[in-house]
Amino acid sequence: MTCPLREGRLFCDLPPDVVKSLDAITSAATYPKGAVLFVEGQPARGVFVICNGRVKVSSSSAGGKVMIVRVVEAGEVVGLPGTISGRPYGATAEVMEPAQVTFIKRDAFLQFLRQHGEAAVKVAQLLTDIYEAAHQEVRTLGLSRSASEKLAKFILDWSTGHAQGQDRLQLALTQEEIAEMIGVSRETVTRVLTEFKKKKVLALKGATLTILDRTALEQLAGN
Amino acid sequence: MTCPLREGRLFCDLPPDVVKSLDAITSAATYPKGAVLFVEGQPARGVFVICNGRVKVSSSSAGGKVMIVRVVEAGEVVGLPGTISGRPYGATAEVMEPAQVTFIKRDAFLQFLRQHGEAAVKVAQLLTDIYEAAHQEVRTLGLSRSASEKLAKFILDWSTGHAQGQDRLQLALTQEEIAEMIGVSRETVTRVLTEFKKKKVLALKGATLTILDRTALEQLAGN
DNA sequence: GCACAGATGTGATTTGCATCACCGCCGCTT
DNA sequence: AAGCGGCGGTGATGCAAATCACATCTGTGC
Repeated sequence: MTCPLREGRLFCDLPPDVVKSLDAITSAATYPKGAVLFVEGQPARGVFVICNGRVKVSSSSAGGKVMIVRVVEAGEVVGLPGTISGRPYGATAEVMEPAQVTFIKRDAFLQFLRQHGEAAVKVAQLLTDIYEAAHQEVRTLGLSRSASEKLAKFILDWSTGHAQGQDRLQLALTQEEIAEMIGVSRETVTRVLTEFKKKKVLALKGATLTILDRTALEQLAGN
Repeated sequence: MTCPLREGRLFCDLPPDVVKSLDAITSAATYPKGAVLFVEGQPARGVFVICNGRVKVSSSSAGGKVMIVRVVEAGEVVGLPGTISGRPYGATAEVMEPAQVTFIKRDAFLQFLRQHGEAAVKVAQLLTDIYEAAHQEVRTLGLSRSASEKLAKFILDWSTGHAQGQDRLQLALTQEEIAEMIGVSRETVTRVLTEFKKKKVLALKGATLTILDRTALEQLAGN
């Protein structure tokens, strides 16, 4: 058994005996880039805890359009809503960077939660995290008047959580992926990004983005 | 104390003693149309259980744009994510039709959940319901190529849950509200709706909408 | 039955962005 | 070093939908 459960990111603030009985129902595995943990519409088998690496959660339409819902990093979970509700997974989870993942089977997990109120409350908190991410996405998609506004909002969101010092951040996403996250075309991302660079709002060097003028960016985001 | 808790919609499938101790921490009230249960950004005081009436949950931008996130009806809850996470409410809840509401204070609620694993699991399920609604909204907003597609998706969604017989449904929303739910302008809703009527896909009489050609509607929704 | 507010319907105009169609660049592999 | 594939940058074009600006229509209270 490995990582988050023990290393303290996730359920570690629970009583030791509870952690121990959780350990008993988990199993670990490593997945290569491109591996698919589960597919939208598939019956929910259980929940995946990401130990390291990165996983993208996306949803797609019949017309082939793809929308990235969120990018999951070490210490977070995927597949939780489906596991709790018993309905099929609502999205597809694909490994972006080689990932070590702990899996917990649905039955055992629910059983475990019923027995440990503390853990169930913790899980409820994880669910709210996921919900709030979705809600944020709704706001970005629905309340923006323009593509620049969406992108500005996105960068500000991303910056809380990927900070490397005050205003430097690793974005580690292709422009295509950014486009799929904010619901615009890839070309538009390019254009708006160069526009921001021209305006000295931000600088971009490889995968590192630096916010040069946070106030201006917030202005652009309409907040 | 009243309604859902007792009448069986919500926590009633829990052991009787658990329901009893839940009763002890609730308080009921009635709100008129237009009343605001809480406002976006306000610290979360607790959770509201809607006994009857309808409440709309919305989020707005600085620019005055408003987005309706969901419409809550009897037996559902509002303010749950904020109550669980401890972060401020992420949206505003406003009464659309006079509503009888039961309120549960945050502290007592969390305390209660920790003691009753069963109830906590139930709450986790309610959270997934809310999450799935948000996820559906993301799909509608992000994966549609056109306004007609959005509206068609919306009507199909709405029809599961407001059915009055196979293909009749109460929509009980103004076109303005529909517009705010799917992220298009009010005029566009009017136009697309009349277009659908022309094509004999649906009929509209007062607040009752009848789906005349479900297959065509699904086609339009791109599924 | 009148008046008024809110909801709905419609046209004309403008515009932001998707889309298409490229090119150059960098990092791989062979 | 040559060739290839994924990514990023850019121009030209078309169109769907926002916006503006009204004209009904509906119901509700007086």
